[in-house]
Amino acid sequence: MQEFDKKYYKIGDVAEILGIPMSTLRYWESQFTIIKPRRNAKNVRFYTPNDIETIRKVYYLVKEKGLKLDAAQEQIRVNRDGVDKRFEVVEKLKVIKADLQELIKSLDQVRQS
Amino acid sequence: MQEFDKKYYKIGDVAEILGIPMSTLRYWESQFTIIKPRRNAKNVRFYTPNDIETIRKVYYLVKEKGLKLDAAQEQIRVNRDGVDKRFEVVEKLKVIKADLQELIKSLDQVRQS
DNA sequence: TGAACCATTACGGGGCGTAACCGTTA
DNA sequence: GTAACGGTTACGCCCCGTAATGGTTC
Repeated sequence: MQEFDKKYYKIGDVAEILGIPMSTLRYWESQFTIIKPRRNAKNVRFYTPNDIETIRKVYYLVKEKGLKLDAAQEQIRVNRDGVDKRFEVVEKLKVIKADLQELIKSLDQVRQS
Repeated sequence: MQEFDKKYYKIGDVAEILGIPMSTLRYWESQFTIIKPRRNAKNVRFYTPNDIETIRKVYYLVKEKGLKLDAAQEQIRVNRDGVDKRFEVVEKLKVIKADLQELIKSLDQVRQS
């Protein structure tokens, strides 16, 4: 969890940054539920860095891995679960490691007595 | 590594088993390098159980997950690597577990002396 | 006024079968 | 003869943009 980045990008900026036509960005937005940039009062899109990261993932899955749009969306959803599960396993292993270090400490005390 | 299964299936059998039209099986064979059933002297296809498993994976990836054909082929290749890596990690954890059980045994002996 | 945004629509290319056809073998 | 296999081809659907058009704001 880090400080919220206040910088916003308009669709032309995003198109240039990612090398994707504006028309494609609008089309993807119409097909994905996970791409939802904010709008200002004049209905102009404003993308956060986080939005751009999501679009970058979509680009990778669709253009480089050859997934269909809805398959890409599902993949992003599932992948988050995968990351979460891996995180849980790592957390459990950390607890085990701490327990073992406690055990070593105890053994040292036995050895010194 | 297990005994080679000598049973073979013809394309009509495979079509019925998997619920996939013969025409689709022939089309996939024309698009995939990983689907290569043997032929007899009369050019008739004979599928091994292993061939059928491969086709089942393709069906899952293409029909249920929405990957393009070449993306599915690549996924099957990559997935094998993923399985291998997971296998290695599990093997390492087994060794650690065995070491710890040895340790417990030693501690029991200390406690009894 | 021109540049950058908006929405909508119609069209086109490519991927993916599949129907249709004809030939061969058991 | 008919059922099950073979190959080839042409067609059609659907997905994925994208070009075109016209409108609004700065």
